[in-house]
Amino acid sequence: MITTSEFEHAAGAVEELADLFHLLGDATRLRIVLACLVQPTAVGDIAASLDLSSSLVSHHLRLLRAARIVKAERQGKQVFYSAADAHISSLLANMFEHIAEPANGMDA
Amino acid sequence: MITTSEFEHAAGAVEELADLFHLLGDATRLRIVLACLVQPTAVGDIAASLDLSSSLVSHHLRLLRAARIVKAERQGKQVFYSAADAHISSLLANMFEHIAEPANGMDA
DNA sequence: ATAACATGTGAACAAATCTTCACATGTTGA
DNA sequence: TCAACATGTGAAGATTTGTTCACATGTTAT
Repeated sequence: MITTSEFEHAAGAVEELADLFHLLGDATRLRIVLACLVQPTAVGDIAASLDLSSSLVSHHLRLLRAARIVKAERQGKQVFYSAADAHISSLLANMFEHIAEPANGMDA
Repeated sequence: MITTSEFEHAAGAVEELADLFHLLGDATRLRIVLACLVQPTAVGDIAASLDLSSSLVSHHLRLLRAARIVKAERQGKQVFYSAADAHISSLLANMFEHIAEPANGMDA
């Protein structure tokens, strides 16, 4: 149960929030984000570790970049991607913690 | 930046996690979830307050119910929906808190 | 400059998805 | 039982989206 004021704030940002969730709602793209969160990683390395084409990874990274979920840094021929800021990375880390919990059955 | 062990746990639950995000990634559906989180609310009341058809709300609630994000309780002719359990409601509340923060610019 | 490598991007297609419409199911009170 | 109300659901259509393929752009070293 959330408070009414929390609700009203969230209601104002629904579109923005839904966009964020929508981007994280694809398993392939979520894996890419996870890889970036562990450490800055180059496009080709992400592709190799997830067994995806570089083209596909690049397409997804473009969307993630546009949403400011990840940021890019060129280093020679390669481009390293990482979490765009502490906000997004703590939000995701938080989410993973919650998922990790075995949903212990205390009620509201 | 998340730890490697967190990453490995999350990697195992990617599909599940992506499904959750995917469901919350539609603005209309997210609004419905938000309405349910504030207090148990009947289908028709949700529809009225969000200016949607009852049919559409019902379709979305079916998906949310199947994913155990919300639960249904019949009370006479009406069916009231609310957060399925404390786990999901605290997860969402947590998420909203993070969104509420103005993304203050301290770096990782 | 040219070759080799890494990343970015547009077109195209199949698959998934949101919404509407019409109707079914279930519940209450007369 | 019948009418009135609330919710559930299947089919269908328009739109979005994930992926692949072919190729463009950018970078480094020779």
